[in-house]
Amino acid sequence: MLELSFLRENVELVVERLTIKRMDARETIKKILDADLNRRETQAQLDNNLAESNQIAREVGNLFKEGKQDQANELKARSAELKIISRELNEKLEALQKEQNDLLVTLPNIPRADTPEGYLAEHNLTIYSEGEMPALPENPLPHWELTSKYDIIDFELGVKLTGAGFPVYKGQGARLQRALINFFVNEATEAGYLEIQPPLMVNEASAYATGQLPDKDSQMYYVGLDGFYLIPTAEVPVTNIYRDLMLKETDFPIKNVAYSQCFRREAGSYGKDVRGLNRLHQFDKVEIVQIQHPDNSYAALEDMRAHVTSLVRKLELPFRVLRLCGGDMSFTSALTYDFEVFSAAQKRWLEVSSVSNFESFQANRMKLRFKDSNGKTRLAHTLNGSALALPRIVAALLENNQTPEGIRIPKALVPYTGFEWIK
RNA sequence: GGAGAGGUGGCCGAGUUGGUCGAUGGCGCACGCCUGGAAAGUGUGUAUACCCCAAAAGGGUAUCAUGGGUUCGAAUCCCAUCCUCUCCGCCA
Repeated sequence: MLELSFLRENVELVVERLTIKRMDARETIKKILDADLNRRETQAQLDNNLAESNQIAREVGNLFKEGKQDQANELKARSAELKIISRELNEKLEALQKEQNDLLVTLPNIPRADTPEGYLAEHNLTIYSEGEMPALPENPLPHWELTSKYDIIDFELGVKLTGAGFPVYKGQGARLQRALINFFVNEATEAGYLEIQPPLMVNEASAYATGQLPDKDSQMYYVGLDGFYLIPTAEVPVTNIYRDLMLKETDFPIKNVAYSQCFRREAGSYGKDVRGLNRLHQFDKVEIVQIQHPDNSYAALEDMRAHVTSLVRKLELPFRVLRLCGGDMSFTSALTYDFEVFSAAQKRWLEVSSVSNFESFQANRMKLRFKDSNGKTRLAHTLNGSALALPRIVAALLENNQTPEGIRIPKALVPYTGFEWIK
């Protein structure tokens, strides 16, 4: 969430920037600042009351020691009064804090000033593209037909075991999954990321800190008996490693990579977009996370973008990089690049990575701070990106590389798959 | 899952017949003295959040796992929750 102190001093800036995310925040901000003013006043009153109570308690103690029971009892009466007042003030304070906080968490992160305007996918700015459109054989098959033709991914079987969106990978399909995971994790490790294997379930505090709660709880699977959430991305547990930490400036940069299965309910999704591997409830993803000094976070973002670029390039997939427009950016992001690969048989661009700088938005919520060189406490910046999400990569690989002889595996992957062709 | 013990500041560790305890002490860390330099020794300092103050200085409040309760007053008493350890059971 946004920092209150920043909001106080930059109302116009915040209002203006949030219009890029198509939000009129003026009313909300006014309410927040009103509550804030009220809160501070209440806090001061409460503190004064408690100070007097503490003073009385000390005096009562001394009077008892001196054996002056009568005087002590007089003071007790005053103390009782103060207690009632303090209780009321405290209730008021908590209500104001809640009001303020509830409003504050509804404000999205402010996007960078140069964020493209717009709210539709076509308003996103294509800032880079690379690779040639593959020459497909006659009557190319979409991946959901290729998977059954070669018996490598079984969607029907997944329905039997669990439900739609939980495919079963078999034989060369399973091996391809494992190969991609190892390839991605190795590439990241070589780029200086520390490998992490996180829990696949997190508690409420973790889900809140990275912003899945309170507004996106319907997108997560919930294990009610224990109060856990299945992670929608490794970003959640990995970023939460740093929750409530006070870092030293010398701890930067922190670079982590994690492979995890991801679980998403995808409530409200249907139709063509969800066909085959395009949208699943359970899928594999390798995620990179960086915790950075604020001065370096945008350099880190470019670094991550370069890393993802090298991955798609090595997989020989035609891809493009989009700078997301305000309306298409996530709630928590200040700047997001999306990577899309072209899946030739579907003739569609598929999003395979989203690389974002959250600046201090997540850090504020999770109290991730550091001491700067002046000894001042400041919020760190958090960033993350997919590197990469598997299913759509697999979809594009299968469709683009199909030949009458089978499906060709890109060179970079062969050491990991152990085969050059899916047949 | 059953029985027992326990959760104190960056770490270790006092304090649990309630009373200036945000908390003795040690380690670590920072700065200074000592030294040619270092070690040892020695001195000072060393939590976080919020509020008051234009700011600094200074002051107030809260925090001894978390949340509630008793009391004029709680790290210390009571209740609930979470977590850790030991033993037993179960188990990849």
